[in-house]
Amino acid sequence: MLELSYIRRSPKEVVDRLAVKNFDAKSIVDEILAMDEKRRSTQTSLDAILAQLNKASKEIGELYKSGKRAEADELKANTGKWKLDISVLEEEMRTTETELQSKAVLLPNTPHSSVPKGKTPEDNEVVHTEGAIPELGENALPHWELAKKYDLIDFETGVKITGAGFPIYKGKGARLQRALINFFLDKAYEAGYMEIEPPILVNEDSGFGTGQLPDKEGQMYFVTEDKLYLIPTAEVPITNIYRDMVLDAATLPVKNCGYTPCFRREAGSYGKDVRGLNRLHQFDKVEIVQIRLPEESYKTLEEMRDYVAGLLRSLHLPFRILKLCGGDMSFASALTYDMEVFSGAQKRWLEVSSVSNFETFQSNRMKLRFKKDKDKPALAHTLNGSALALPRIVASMLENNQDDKGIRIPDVLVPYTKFEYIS
RNA sequence: GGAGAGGUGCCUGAGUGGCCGAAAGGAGCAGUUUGCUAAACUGUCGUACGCCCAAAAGUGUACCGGGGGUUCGAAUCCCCCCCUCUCCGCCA
Repeated sequence: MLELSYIRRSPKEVVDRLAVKNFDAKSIVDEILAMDEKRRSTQTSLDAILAQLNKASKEIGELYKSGKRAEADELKANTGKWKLDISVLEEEMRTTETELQSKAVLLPNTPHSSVPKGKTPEDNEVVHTEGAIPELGENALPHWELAKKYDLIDFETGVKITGAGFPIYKGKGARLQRALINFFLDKAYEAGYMEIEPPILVNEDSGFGTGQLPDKEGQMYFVTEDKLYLIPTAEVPITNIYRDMVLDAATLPVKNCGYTPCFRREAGSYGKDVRGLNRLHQFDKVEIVQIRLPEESYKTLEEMRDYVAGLLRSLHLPFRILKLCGGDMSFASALTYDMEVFSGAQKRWLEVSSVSNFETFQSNRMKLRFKKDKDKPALAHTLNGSALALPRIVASMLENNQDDKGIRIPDVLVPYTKFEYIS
């Protein structure tokens, strides 16, 4: 959620910036300004009457104490009318605030000034490409064929016990998953992130805090009995740890990482996008999260991007980094880098990570603040990134590293898998 | 799931209708003293929104788990909800 003070101070800038996200904010911003105006004038009137009532109450108390009943009763006679006015103004206050809030949450985060204009993924800016595109022979198999051939992943049985998009990893397939998770967590630890094992069900407040609710309600699995959501990413619980907190600036930065399964309903997806491991309802991911002082968040974003690039490099996967255009960015993000690996047999780029700076968009929703010395508490900046999401890493690894006899495991993973080759 | 107890400021904890934004202690911060460590003493020590203002200061309102109610007046009384703890039951 954008800060109201920002909208009030620079309404035109908000509208102009949101245009980069192809979002026409003009009418909403105007409504917000009008309601904000109304809210303040209502509060001024309300506070005045409340002050009057408080003063009278105090006097009544004192009059009673000194036995002046008649005078007290006289004062009391006025309060009825005031209380009527109060209830009217309070109601007005409530509805205005509710409307203001409901409008404010409709506005996406304003993109950073460097975000390229654009509507579709085609308009994303490729900022870096690295690694050789593998030359696979005619016989190269897509990963879902390889997974079947070497008995690594069983999609059909997953359908039987749950449904499409819930694969079963078996044998070396399962061990490869575990190896990747441990590898990613160890690397994050080396980079100074503290490991968190969070709940994978979260409440509504948490969903709101990081921006999944109310915007992406339909994306999450919901447990109606307990009103809990299955997390679509570890970002939700790990960031919400700090909801409603004022952190001492000295404790920043917060650098957390965590592995969790992630659950996404992905309603409406179809075709080649959902083939094999390309898009799943449940998948494994290691996430990195940082909470930073505002002045350092963009430097941090670059660091996180480079950190993820280093992971891909160490796995010898050809990858590219995209700076997302306004139209392809998420609702909550101010600047996002996507990392894509090349999947040799499918001959396409697959997104494996998304690294974003949310500035104060999430912290404003969460009331996540920091306090520096005697300064007033201020909203912190939050950032996060996948480091990494497993399925598409596995997909490209299987495809790119295949030969006639099997699949080679990257060196860095061998200490984790305890095998070098799948055959 | 059943029974009971409880949720107060950074922490401990007092407060059962007005003198309570809230005692006291601790932590923190600033200062005084002491040769260092430490101690002692003094002061300071919430947040949000509004008004005023260049700003600071000032000032009004709200907040004692959340929501509603009674009352001129609620941390305190009543109702609903949430959460924590203890015991019992169940269970990895």
